[in-house]
Amino acid sequence: MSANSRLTIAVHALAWIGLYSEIGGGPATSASIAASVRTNPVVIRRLLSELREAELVVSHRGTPAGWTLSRPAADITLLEVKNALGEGSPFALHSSAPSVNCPIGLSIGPVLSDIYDVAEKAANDALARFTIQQSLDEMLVRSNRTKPSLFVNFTKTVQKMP
Amino acid sequence: MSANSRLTIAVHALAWIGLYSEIGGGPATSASIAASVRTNPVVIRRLLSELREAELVVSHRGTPAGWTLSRPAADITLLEVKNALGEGSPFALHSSAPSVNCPIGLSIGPVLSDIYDVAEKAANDALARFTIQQSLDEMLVRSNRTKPSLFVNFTKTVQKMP
DNA sequence: TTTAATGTAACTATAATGGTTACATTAAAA
DNA sequence: TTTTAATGTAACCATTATAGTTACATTAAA
Repeated sequence: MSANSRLTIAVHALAWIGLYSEIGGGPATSASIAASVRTNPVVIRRLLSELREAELVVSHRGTPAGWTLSRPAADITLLEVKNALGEGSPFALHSSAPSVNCPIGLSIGPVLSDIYDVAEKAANDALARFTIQQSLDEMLVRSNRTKPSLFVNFTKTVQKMP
Repeated sequence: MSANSRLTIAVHALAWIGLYSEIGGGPATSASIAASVRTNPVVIRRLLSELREAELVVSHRGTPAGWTLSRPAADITLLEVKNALGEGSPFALHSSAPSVNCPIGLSIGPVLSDIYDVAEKAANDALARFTIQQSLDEMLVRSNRTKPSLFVNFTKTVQKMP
């Protein structure tokens, strides 16, 4: 594991919670989400706890426990999800400060920081144009709406799991 | 060290080579660049060898050895530098495939891939608007053009180093 | 009281970044 | 032809982020 798939897993989890709620399933458990993502439930709980701090989801304990969206899926943008995860710029400055005895070393930080801000803002603006609901709808279109039973079957299978 | 500062180091090196050539210094050595970046010369050589494969720089062996730009600094964009480093999207899909028994797991890959492409293209378009020369000029402005001796002094200091 | 989930600590594995040493190779200049 | 000062590159090591896993305390409705 190396590249940053945290946003992907978070969107996967939110779409799953949204769809599960759409079919009247109530709070979605980390185990059922993990079965779809094919990872460990703790990985899902850790990620969702970050989204809970940003008030994108609510966790429920006791019975029935699980996770629900705080807001309609149509009101949650991918940018909000990315921000909730605390993902910063993909471009970092020097890990240790360059030489201040060189005019380049002295000023490259602020200059590149400004440029990176422009690039990151452009990417953020793009992510802000997509919502969880749009992503979910597109997923369902691509996995063929003519098989509406697929998700229901999946949730039944999950519930039988050890 | 963790975040990705490879683009930053590469821009630093290219700006340094460009400025050194501007003052008639000839090929810049990895040792002098490393002194400005404050890292090990091998780190610079490794990065520059990737830029050489993309034909952004030329390395010279023998005497005098060092590095020069293949093209004017005004013709090298930050996007070309990023591409030369093989930096992909900051957003990765799942590290292992999700469940194909779930409509979300089945289709989330292509959907997010399309969205990530839009966001990455927006960031790339922004980086393509900045060149090494523009970055260098801005650095020199910020470190005060009224002290033109700073860089010359730095190169002299570097040459005295062990 | 039972039950089925979350909350969270602790440990491990893997990979990327980058720092370092060592040494072979190169090509101009003496 | 030898010297010299650099690049080219392999081989390590340290640090960090991601994420997989186990274990167990906590929660709250039934």
